[in-house]
Amino acid sequence: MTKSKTEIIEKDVQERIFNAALKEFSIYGLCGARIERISKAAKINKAMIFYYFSSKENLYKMVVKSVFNQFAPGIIQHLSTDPSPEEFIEKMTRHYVRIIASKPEFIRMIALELIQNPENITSTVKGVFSEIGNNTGPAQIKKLHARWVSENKISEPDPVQFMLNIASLALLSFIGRPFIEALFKSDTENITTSHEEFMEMRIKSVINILKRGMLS
Amino acid sequence: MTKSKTEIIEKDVQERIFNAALKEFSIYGLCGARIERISKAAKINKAMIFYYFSSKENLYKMVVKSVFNQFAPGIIQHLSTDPSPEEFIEKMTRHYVRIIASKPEFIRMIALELIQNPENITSTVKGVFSEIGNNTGPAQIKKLHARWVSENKISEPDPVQFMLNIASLALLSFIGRPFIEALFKSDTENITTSHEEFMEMRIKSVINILKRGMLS
Amino acid sequence: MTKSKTEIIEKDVQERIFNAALKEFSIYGLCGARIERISKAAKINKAMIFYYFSSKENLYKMVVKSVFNQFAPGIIQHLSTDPSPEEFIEKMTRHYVRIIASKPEFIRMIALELIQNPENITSTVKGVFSEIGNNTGPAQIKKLHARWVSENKISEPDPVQFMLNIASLALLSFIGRPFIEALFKSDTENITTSHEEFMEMRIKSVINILKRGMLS
Amino acid sequence: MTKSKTEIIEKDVQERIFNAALKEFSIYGLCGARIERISKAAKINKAMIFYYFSSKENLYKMVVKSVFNQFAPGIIQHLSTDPSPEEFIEKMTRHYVRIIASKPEFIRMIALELIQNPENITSTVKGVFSEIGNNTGPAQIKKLHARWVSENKISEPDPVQFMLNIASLALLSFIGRPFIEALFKSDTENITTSHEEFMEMRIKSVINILKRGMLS
DNA sequence: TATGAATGAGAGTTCATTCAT
DNA sequence: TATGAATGAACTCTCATTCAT
Repeated sequence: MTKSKTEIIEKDVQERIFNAALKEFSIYGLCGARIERISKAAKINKAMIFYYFSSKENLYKMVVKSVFNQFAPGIIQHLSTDPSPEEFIEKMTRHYVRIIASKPEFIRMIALELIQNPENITSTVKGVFSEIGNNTGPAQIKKLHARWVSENKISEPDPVQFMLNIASLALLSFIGRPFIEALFKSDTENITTSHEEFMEMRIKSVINILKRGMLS
Repeated sequence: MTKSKTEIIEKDVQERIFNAALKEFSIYGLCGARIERISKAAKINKAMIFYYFSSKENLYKMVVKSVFNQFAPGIIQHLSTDPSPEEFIEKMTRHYVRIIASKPEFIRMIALELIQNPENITSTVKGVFSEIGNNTGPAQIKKLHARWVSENKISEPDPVQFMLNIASLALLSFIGRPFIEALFKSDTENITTSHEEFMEMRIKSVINILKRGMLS
Repeated sequence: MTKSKTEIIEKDVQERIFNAALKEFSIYGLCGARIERISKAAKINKAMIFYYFSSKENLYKMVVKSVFNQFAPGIIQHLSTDPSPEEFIEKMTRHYVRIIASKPEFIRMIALELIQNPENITSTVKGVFSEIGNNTGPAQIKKLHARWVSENKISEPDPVQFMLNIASLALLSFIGRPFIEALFKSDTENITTSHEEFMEMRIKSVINILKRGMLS
Repeated sequence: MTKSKTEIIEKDVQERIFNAALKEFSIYGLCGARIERISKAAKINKAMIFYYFSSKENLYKMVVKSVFNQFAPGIIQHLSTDPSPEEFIEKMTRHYVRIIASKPEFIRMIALELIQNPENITSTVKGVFSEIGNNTGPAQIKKLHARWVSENKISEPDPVQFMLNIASLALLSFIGRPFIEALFKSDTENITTSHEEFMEMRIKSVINILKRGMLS
């Protein structure tokens, strides 16, 4: 049996709100975002947002949660293969750069949340992995990293610095892109690199620097 | 002769507003920031903010400009020594990590501006270097980088990727810190690393990965 | 079918705002008018004014426009009958004095606009007649006046002075009323003439002076 | 002995404030006027206005009083000659049109006061003539008018209408000028009549219509 | 579900006025 | 006298949220 028309529309509305909210929050943050703009982008009445999500803050929280949730499955899957550090670096980089490049809202959202609500991060992270299992994700990485260090496969002994290097190069670098390009692209060459091109260059550069820089 | 009392106080007020504004904007962004909070933090009457800075937006712009201006002198100075890539990486990393670590507001401010007003970056960057000289900064780096590549001293042929790697690791990584720490620090070990310690570890790690990862 | 309740109420609110605004602006002008007072007089929430009229200035402009629009139809109608100068003077005077006397806000509004924004008058006047037709109103009067002059029916050769005499006596005189009355009414005779009485006396006096003074 | 420098400057300052205030109030009215603008126009510090005039409202009152005072001496003088109605009309018209034309601020000020504070008019008028003598001005005109009526020299039996006709044509008409000109001057003929020219045309027209229209 | 109207708590900003020097 | 800084009340306008239908 197919869904009734109303149900379809209903789902559609919620999704439209959600997507519009993601865009809005990823640019303006919680405080700066405007319900009015979200409702117009979603082509629905302002009141519907409260009907479906009860408050601006709640909508924001759900968007944040959803964004962070996009990142867990990738890690889990990669970890289950018991990868070598080379494989880990390669797969993680490819996977995450692609996600970030495909949805620029994601990294903006994450960065904003890290800047504006760092105190929420712990519970957000917990929420992300608690749904999958207690000893997954972070715990596994920690173990793997410790083993790699003990096996002398990698040079960075601190797992925090280790992961920070990966995350900075693969994810956060996208925030810095406009700045670096503004530095180097003169007015005449306004032929900015396409998203696709940039993504491939980025993957290559990150994998290269990470492998050569962190593997023993 | 010493400055008159009024002069001192006056400057003091402007400075207090400025510092309070930096803090406020670096957390909440332009839209989310509240003049009320800034005025309270600066211990002055709300109206004084408009007396000295005419509008919230103008105050924000001046704060952004000032933040970006903190970064130009360092680059310029380092470049004037015609450094080898090793020196460049070492000095730049040490210099900028220290700035960022000393004033967490700086990187938050920069990231917020990059996320929320990427279209302003070009003019901001221009403003920063135009006050010092036309062929300084970016142009010099580009030349140096090209020479290093031609002399086979470094492996990354694209200056954008080259600088993005440095900036991500040395600057943007600080945004990611709470996230990575949330991943790895369990509730029991709430003995977070001190700022000093973290800074030194970060410098070491970044210099290490950059040198090994990017030098030929 | 009658209008739905909402429609009626909605229109009612806009109208109430409009009337309250007319009163307020006609006394205090744009700068001196207070949204607070308008909202209280209209018995609505302050925010509704912005909901319907977006800004104080816009509300003011619409009120001005509406006031000036009250005057066009009368002229147009009178002109279409190809009147003699006697008829013109009589009908115009009766018509406009009655309008002004019935709504003292009108002439105050017009005078304020003429005093405070004389640079807007041209566009306002254009707006008034452009909705009706290009060669109506002023153009017709000019033609008529020229014919009357050539036929030696009136003595004032300049259409500007001709109309200024009519407008001053029939319209602007109402602004001067309190002054002249203050001059002549002593404290003991605070039995001020009623609006009705004054209006009739005014019509008589104006028609008399205009006919005798301007017809050849 | 000449005045000391300070005294001269002081008087100069008060005068500058006064002139600037007249201009400002005559355009914006009491509420709309800005102390800031007045102080800038007078090239003095804002606080000096309060030093000399204690409050905005007081300054306004003094400006109003001064404006109305400009008009009393003319009337008094003319009346002392026991004029015929012709003389009265001619002299009054010439005298007042010239005043108004030379200082457009005067009529704007008067009109604004009449529109915005009609309740003050009585006391203002009293103030104007009380300084000269109790039975002067209004009382004299009333007597003269009554005599002229009884001698069958003029047709308008009501002194209020009589004076209103004169005042409207000679004074208030200047407020209507921009409107009537906007009606008749097409875009092409932007050669507006000069102040001088207009004044002379106005005097001629007013005297003509008043004499023919009101004398028996 | 869906909508336009309504609300009230602030937000940024202005401004007359006062203060300190 | 003269000034720039400071103040607090008030103003326009915004916005999340709720109401009535």
